[in-house]
Amino acid sequence: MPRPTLKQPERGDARTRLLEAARDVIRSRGFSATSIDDLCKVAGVTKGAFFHHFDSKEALGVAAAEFWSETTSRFFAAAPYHKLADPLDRVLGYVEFRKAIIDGPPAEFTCLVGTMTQEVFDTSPAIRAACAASIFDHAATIEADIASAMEARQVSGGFSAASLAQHVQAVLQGAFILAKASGARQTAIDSVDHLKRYLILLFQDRRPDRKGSGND
Amino acid sequence: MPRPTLKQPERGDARTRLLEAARDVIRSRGFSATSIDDLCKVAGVTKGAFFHHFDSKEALGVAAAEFWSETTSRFFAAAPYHKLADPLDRVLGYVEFRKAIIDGPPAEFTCLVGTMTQEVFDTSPAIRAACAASIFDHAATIEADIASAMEARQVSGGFSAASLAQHVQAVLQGAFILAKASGARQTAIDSVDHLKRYLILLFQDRRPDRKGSGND
DNA sequence: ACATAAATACCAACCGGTCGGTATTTTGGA
DNA sequence: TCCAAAATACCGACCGGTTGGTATTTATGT
Repeated sequence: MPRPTLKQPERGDARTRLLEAARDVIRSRGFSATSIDDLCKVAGVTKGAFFHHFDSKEALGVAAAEFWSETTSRFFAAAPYHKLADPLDRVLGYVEFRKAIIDGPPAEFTCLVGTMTQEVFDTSPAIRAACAASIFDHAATIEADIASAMEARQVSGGFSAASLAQHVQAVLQGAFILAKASGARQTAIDSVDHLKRYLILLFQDRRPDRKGSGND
Repeated sequence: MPRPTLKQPERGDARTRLLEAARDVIRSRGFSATSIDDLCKVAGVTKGAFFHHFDSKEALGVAAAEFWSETTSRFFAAAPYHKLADPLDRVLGYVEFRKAIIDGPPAEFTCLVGTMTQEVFDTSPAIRAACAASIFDHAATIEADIASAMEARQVSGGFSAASLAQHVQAVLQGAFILAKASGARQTAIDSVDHLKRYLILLFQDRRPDRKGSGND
């Protein structure tokens, strides 16, 4: 059903191109500073096409968050750490994977929905909800492994698997902010290393036969 | 030298009122979505007054980050945790203090410079630098205590005191994002609890006489 | 032919920033 | 001590460009 644009017919339909443009431009400049004209220019599409696919800029924001959710969940589902037998190894594998994909400039490794949340949490309930769903649904994908690891090692220090899964996301989001501030992705990597060390200490505590100090 | 405004002469000079307005409005709506007219309206000041004190909106952003740095550093310098004798207790006291001030709606407990960083890191080098200085200078205020605690307990797991101090800030920034997304400040508090647990595990590891599991 | 998709032309509100001018305070010479 | 002049603080109308959004027309696949 989608028809290629006149100007750049080889790059897929207008809606997808606009969502990809939104993902890239908003991660660099933020949601408010990104104009619809900017997105149309980057996507190689006219304004008429934009408003054919999206009722408003806010609707584009919601769709961009959903698009982000879909593409990232496919991306993480295909990652290799899922093959590991031990639930704890899968959790640590997830963290290692997150660390490995911190590459290039901040606009390329940081989180679209984290950025949008900061801007619109108090002004756009729809976008806020879509971003929250993206973040917490993603956190939920490692919750089962955390719960299994906690059960296997009888770790129960007064916190839930869900809260630890969400803490992992919090560290990542915070690491992105510090990397944007410093301009150095190593700042983010260092923080993820601390997160990994925390997880190892948390579970190692109940499993003396595990070695490894938390450093690579 | 500053003169009270005609309209609201009781609330101090125009520059300070504009900086306070910037702090409050930007934390709620973000930097880009905040117009100069918005700030003038909230501050009870005219546009002429704004451009008398600030060359541009970007200059206001830089000044707001510096204002934030000054006011928060005074605020933390006056906090009670500095009186504790043990460096580790001061570090944990800092984290407890951060936890305690997570109160009210997100716009009131979250970080101005963290929010601005997300928006302008790639478009305004001046604001980015001012935000970075605010974040990393604040991190440096707990670095000495972390270093002392590490030395006293001979903790040296392949990380620096600076990186741990910065990790603490990363967790806080990330916790704020998740609180904005969920709308529940408990989300942030849970993450700070995990941070506290990490610190205790990290140092307890080398000091068996210390009890406490990381829960309150 | 008919619905969908995209292009073009356009608009009113708003944006950051400028400008000419006024009110108040500070300064310094006689 | 008094006065003028200069510096500071503030005011509000205005400007050109941009913004999100609309209306209308044209093209395309089935």
